[in-house]
Amino acid sequence: MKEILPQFNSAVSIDCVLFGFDGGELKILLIERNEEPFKDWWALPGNLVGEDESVDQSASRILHELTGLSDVYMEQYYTFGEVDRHPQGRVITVAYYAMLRLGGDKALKPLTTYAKKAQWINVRELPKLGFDHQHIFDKGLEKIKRRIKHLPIAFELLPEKFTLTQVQNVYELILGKKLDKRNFRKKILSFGVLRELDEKQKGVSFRAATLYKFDKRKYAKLFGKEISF
Amino acid sequence: MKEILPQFNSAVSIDCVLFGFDGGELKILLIERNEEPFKDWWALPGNLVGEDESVDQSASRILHELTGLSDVYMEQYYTFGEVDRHPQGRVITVAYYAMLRLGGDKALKPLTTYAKKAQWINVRELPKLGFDHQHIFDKGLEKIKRRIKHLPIAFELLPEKFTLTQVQNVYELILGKKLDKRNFRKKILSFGVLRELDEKQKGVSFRAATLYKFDKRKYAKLFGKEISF
DNA sequence: AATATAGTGTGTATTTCTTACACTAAGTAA
DNA sequence: TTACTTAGTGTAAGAAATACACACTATATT
Repeated sequence: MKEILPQFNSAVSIDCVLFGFDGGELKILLIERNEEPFKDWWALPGNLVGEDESVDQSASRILHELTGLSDVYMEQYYTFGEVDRHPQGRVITVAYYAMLRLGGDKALKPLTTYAKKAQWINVRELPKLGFDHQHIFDKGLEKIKRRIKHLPIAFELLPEKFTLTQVQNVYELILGKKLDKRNFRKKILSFGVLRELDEKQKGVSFRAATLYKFDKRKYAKLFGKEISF
Repeated sequence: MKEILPQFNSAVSIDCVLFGFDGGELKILLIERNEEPFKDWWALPGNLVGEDESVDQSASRILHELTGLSDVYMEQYYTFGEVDRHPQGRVITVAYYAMLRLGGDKALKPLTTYAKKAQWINVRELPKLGFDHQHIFDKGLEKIKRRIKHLPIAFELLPEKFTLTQVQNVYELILGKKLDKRNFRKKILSFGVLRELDEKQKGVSFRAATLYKFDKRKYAKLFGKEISF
């Protein structure tokens, strides 16, 4: 069964666009490759799908290996299958995105053997990427722009407790445009998935904002009702 | 380069959910398999991706082989990669959907060697399908329900000239619910992508409806403006 | 010629959503 | 106490979505 038949001659990989937010800028995780092809180039983190794991499991494993994180909202968004996208053979890649909060709680520890380093890089200052990874990234950004309007993915970028201004920042960074504060607040609160806390922001040198939490329970109830952020 | 390395030990396939509309019912094309596994079962048409074709090209080729058609709006919607989805080895499948007008112009001639027959079957009366094809179909139907609201895919199901009632029928079949005639017309016309013809429906035993055409030129102009059907 | 049938085609009032817009309140730092 | 910085709030106008009912017309039947 596991002998290699002639038609079983291709490989499937996962590439991840890991978006991160550190409170200020929208970043993605890139690795600097240490192996051919594209040695010394920057690239999206990715790897081959193992024999005994589904593509979803593979994506989780890869995310875990690269960041130490588990239990992250991650979603497949497209499969890239051009013939010559990989110089060493036929590799079709399934792209996933994930959203991570950076810093704060636990520092991320990317542990890759095939990379010189892994680094969070501002999406507005991306270096030249190997393979077709620029294209994969572009499609990923496009996708989350659309999804952020319908799914609560933005909250994955934020710490557990956050201010409404922080939520707005995330939306503005992803959508790439300014939003009106009053309208934004009205709308985001109208979905009823945020819980206002009895707590204020600390350590700021101005009026402290009220903290909120994303309420998973309320969200689960609404789901199916097609809510639009 | 084309020797088989141990990591190149999987296969990638395409499965197509071909939606068809004959004026009355929403159907999909199924084949009755003539080979193991799942001999004598119904299944979605699909095939392995060739070495020298991209996954998109592969999808077009397969559609062509199965229906004789080319130049059909077809779109990738998800990749299914469970470990045991194919009993003969690791096969990851990329799913596409397409929308076809049935009958009328040219009859479809499915030419498959690995199938006993190909047949258009009402989506409300699907037989038991082999592999994970029921699941692939379910996801496909879900997808087009969402897409039909934003992209003009419904017109792919209709003949070149159609009445507004026919358009509404297609929407109702896909969405699975009744729509209000007045509101539907107002909305569909408001997008400005239909051109009213100087022609009426023929051969009906009641007041003949005005025929319309989908205006690709107008649609192309609007594209980018995020129109919502 | 009258009538039954079946689908076409239209208008308006109501509600809901979107957008635009500017000031006061609170906390901190000097 | 004052100056500074961000938090937080309401309303009006316009646009879009919804709900809803009746007259028109081509044909087939008698």
